[in-house]
Amino acid sequence: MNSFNKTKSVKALLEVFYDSDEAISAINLVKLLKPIMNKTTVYRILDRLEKNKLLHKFIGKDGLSWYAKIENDSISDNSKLHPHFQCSDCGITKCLDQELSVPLVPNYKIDTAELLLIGQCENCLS
Amino acid sequence: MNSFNKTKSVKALLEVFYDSDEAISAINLVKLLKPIMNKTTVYRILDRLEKNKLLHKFIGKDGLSWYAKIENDSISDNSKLHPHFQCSDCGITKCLDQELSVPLVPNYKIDTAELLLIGQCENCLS
DNA sequence: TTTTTAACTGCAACTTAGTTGCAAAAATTT
DNA sequence: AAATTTTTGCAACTAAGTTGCAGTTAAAAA
Repeated sequence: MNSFNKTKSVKALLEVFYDSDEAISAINLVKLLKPIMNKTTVYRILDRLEKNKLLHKFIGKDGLSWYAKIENDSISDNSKLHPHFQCSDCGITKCLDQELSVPLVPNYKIDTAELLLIGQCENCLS
Repeated sequence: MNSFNKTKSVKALLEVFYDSDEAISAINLVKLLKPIMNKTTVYRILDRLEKNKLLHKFIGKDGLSWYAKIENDSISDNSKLHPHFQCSDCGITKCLDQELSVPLVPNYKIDTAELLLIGQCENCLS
């Protein structure tokens, strides 16, 4: 399908995501993949995967980059407009299912919206 | 009222905000105030002003810190839950008036929410 | 299959937002 | 005035992310 997803590095990176359903920060990916690839490579592959809509990127509460896979079960790529959740205790970060309704702003054209919810996850509550 | 807002530095910093209604990035504040105060001081005052609810902080689409004043015309400090808008053309960043409704997430406790809208402002559209 | 070209990767060095430690200076308290 | 607390400047640091370049791998053309 896409040429880039044939290389070993890309496969290794994608595997990290297909192991879990959570979002992963770029720095964490760099750490995880350090034994098999360079930090620069990680960032470059992330860029490509984002452009090719296999991953989507968002900014966490701390200003760091996070990535999560795009499920393309539904129609093409408009599955991207959903909220993200970040647990202030354990740091777990994930995409939430619910559709995000973008508020209309008079005289402005809104292209995209990012909703970040911060709180405590199931685990940390109990 | 608060002890910190008496110093020259704090006054100078707040003046930047009370000149305009827009949000200002930390780096821009550092630039603007460079003639009269140190970068470290800017960051420290920003922290204090945030803790004391005179300014609020949010993260822009680029992962940078932005600050905007908190209007305390209304009741205390719960005026903070509003969307932020960032123009992808000119970079202008501001708080929007509309109240932000925090979606409920089953089994999660949501403490706070950040909605960032990205698009084009009035000016850049015409 | 060989040659040519294009895409990918590693490394080191860089950029930049933000932080930290410490000492000096102000401002407050006693 | 003396003692204590708070604020500030400076320089050095940290860490996320980027860039340039050379080497390697893969794909396309011959």
